[in-house]
Amino acid sequence: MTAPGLNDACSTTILSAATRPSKVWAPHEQEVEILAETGEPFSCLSAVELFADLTTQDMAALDRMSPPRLFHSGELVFSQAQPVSALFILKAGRIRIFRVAEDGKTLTIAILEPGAVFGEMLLVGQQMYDNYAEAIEDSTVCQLSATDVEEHFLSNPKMAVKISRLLGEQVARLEERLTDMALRPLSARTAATLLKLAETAPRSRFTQSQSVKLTHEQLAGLLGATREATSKTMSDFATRNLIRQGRGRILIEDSAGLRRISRSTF
Amino acid sequence: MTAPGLNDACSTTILSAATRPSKVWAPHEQEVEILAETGEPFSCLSAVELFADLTTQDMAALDRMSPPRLFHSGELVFSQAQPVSALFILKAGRIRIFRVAEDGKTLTIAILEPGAVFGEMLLVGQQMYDNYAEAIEDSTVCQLSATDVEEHFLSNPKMAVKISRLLGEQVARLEERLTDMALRPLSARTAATLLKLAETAPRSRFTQSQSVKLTHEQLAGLLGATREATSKTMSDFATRNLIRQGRGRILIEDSAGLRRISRSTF
DNA sequence: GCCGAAGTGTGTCCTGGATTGCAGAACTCT
DNA sequence: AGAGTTCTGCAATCCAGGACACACTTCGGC
Repeated sequence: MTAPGLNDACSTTILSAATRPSKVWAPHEQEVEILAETGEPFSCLSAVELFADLTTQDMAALDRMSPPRLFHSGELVFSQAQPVSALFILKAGRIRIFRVAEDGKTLTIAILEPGAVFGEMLLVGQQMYDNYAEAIEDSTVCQLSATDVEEHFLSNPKMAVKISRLLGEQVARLEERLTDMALRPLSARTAATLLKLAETAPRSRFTQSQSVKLTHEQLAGLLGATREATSKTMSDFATRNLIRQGRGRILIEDSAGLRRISRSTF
Repeated sequence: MTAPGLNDACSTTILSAATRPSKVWAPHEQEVEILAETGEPFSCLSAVELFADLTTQDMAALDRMSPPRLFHSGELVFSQAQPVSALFILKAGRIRIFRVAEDGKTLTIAILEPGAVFGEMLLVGQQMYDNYAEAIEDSTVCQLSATDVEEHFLSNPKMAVKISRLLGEQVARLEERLTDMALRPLSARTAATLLKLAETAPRSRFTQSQSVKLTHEQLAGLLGATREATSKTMSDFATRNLIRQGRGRILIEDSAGLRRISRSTF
């Protein structure tokens, strides 16, 4: 959706991102630069913290084994049909990890930015694991097969520790989110989520206010709420000057205010 | 409150659990036997899967370093005030892990049965971690200090893998619970939770129906709902003959029926 | 430019649970 | 055996958010 057809990243045909018409919306252009930047390193692994301890040989070997692949917006990276049989590295674009209920409603578990590693459950032997992963932008992803992974990871003790740490953080985040879900009203959850997203998100150099690139619908998925309810709280925030909105974008104007709301009960 | 003044824990006086009067309620007496049984091995570590790979020397060493301590019902095992600085092993009794919101409402993260290991976040370097642990029965707990743990664990690569697996399972469970919370009505969550508890819980040899030893209030804490709402769905289940109730106990009569409900949308 | 799709603003109605406030039943302790 | 606690059952009321149903706007493609 952002870049029409031309997002192949790991391959050679990197069409100049700069040829696109610049956005009008506001004095922001982070994404252009992000694409340019992540197009650079040919290795899928370098710069991913998890792999930092690999020997350069291992790294090279793995790199050769992990052909980058392009998924475009809307495509499923994995699902029940193609259960997680590999470790994925998101190189460019954005991926949404989600779960589905019988009635078709979905909850977004996470929205991944470039550099993220996913499918880690594989590493841990979890087999049946009903998460889905969908590209929400055209994305390039490298994947390591299960066997590759076993060879290079489970042997390396440092790796195991790192993975533990990774999972530990995830546990902490999930527990927090669970209690938020259980005992906080939508407004608070929304504020909290926005703040958290802003932290993670690509930081714009051109403004001091953080921006989050998400539609109300996507945000709703993350909040476990309806699009409508989310829209309503967002407009509320906007009129209170806590945020500013642009189609598919949210600018955080007053993070202190949001933090206050995120802690309140109603 | 259950056992008045006798909480000396680290000392040797472990009063015989068998002296207590047997319960009347129903043809069940699991708990008496559980206590008798777990009273036996003086080692805190044996029989805990996580430690299976330790050398016998290591095991013995750790064992010496981890004096069992008694907490009685209602006591906090750890909290913000005494942040998690150790790894705990629950030897007997039951512990509730929970989180608190500003307004005092709490969500129960887990209810642990004997044999469970908790405080694992320590292993992973998570420092600030605002979970509380409270004994909901008189419980004996062994603890390993942070330094002990580091010495004997982080060195051992097999351990790291095991810990990863442990955390991985936890992640999976949490994600599931999160989506349940987000998009399933109370009735479904209740049914699902009951089933899950029944699996974990000590299995009675005297009846085929599984029993869960929990008050409505405790269950509510786990569900993120009020006691009243939980009570209501429970009575509903009871009249539908899915369960039978006894003060502080729930008997699962028709797990198939519950499973059906747990999957339904309303 | 024009058109369709995607993203957003609102309004109404309706329901699942939270809240509050008791009351009776089952245990526990002394 | 009596007294205080703990657990469970109800009923009345309230309200945040879900379900629908549109209108409007912005964007990207042709």
